[in-house]
Amino acid sequence: MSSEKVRIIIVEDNEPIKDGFALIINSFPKYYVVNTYTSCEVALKNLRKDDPDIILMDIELPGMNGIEGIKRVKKVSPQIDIIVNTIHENQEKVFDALCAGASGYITKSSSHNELLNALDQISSGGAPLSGSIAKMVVKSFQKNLQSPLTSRETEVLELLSKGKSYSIIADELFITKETAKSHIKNIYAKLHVNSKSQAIDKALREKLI
Amino acid sequence: MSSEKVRIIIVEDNEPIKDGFALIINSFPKYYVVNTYTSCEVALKNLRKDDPDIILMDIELPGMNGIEGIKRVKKVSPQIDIIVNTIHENQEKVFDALCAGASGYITKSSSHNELLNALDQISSGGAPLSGSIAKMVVKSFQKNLQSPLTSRETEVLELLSKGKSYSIIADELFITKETAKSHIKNIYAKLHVNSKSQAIDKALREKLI
DNA sequence: TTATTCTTCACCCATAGGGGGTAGTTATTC
DNA sequence: GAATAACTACCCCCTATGGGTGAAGAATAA
Repeated sequence: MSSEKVRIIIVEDNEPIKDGFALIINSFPKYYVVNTYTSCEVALKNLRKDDPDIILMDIELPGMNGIEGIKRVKKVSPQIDIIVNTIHENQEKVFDALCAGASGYITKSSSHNELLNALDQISSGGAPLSGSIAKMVVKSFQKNLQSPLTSRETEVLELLSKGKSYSIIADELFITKETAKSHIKNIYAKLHVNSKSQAIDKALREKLI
Repeated sequence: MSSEKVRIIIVEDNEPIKDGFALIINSFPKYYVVNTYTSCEVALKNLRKDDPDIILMDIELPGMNGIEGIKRVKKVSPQIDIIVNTIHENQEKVFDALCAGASGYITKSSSHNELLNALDQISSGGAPLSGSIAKMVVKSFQKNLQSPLTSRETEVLELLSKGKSYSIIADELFITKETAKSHIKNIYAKLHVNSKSQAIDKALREKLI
């Protein structure tokens, strides 16, 4: 364990909040706020020089938004952990941020204690997520229980999604190729699509498989 | 806010652990352990009668395993929240459990405090996840940065995955159908597949798109 | 009992998709 | 200056896929 402090930068356009965070974090001996910025552009410019371990990032920013900022940071320095700190709780923003490479996502309603807790979690190899965000994330794994498809059709669709051909599917389900085709036609009709990949796309999006 | 206690059942084959949990939980006025079981089969049989709000479930069980147990419970009573409590930290088990319908996943190394914390989180609409599990889950959203594909190929593959045909892809990228085909051939070669859906399947699994 | 849904199978027809090549241009790297 | 990689484009050939239509036995609902 190095005695070096954990280097942090803050990107947040609301100055009082930004400076408040910095003060709080700096009051702990383990952490050191190297710099604070009000835009991604400037933060990115100084990234090498600042050499942070963790970035505390807002999403709604003037100029480049946080999502794009995350992508750029991860592209040049994938080892940096980015914690999103925002008021936005909508699903799209959350998933976009995580897909872009965020290591955690906490809401601004979080107490100062939670903020510090998030830093500790990152440092110990975890991934800080606020309650409602964690719920959203966990829910994204779960299947849609009210599928329009029959169980047989779902079975066929699952095989389709694994890249199996009509004949392979037929073999695996002990039916003829024509029957497999029938099921697939019915699936397409129910999902309003007309090709394998469209069906797979829709099935994954709507968590039917 | 109802003054009713939160009803909990525990499914755990290690009797001392099971009884230990029950004792701890019952020591809090907010919670009430209705029943404890050492197998899913018996727990399922008494599910209606016990009418729990939360199930604390082990994964490695004699007879029916926890994953299957989760599926059965969610099928008959989707409103019940299931917290997995296990020593297993391997990715597959974690994702299987979440896909099956678990609302949380904590490891047995968790302290009693964390166990109670998990119950509180569920009660307040969150999703309790141990640090390493949260990390795993968040990571599952992130793209693989070392893709064997070129940026153009990735672009093509993304359109493929959305169910677009060769001609549509060609149009959207302002290239000929034959060029699109060339890219796709190269993608197939690099991914060692030979059809759209196999490519999509592999791309999603390996987070190339 | 009748009606409906699910599952199974079949035949025709057209085309999108996939396997095999070849090759020019530009950019980058060595 | 040569070699490599990326992007572009074209050819031939053939099968897998998808649309249309019809139908029979089993199971389930009304």
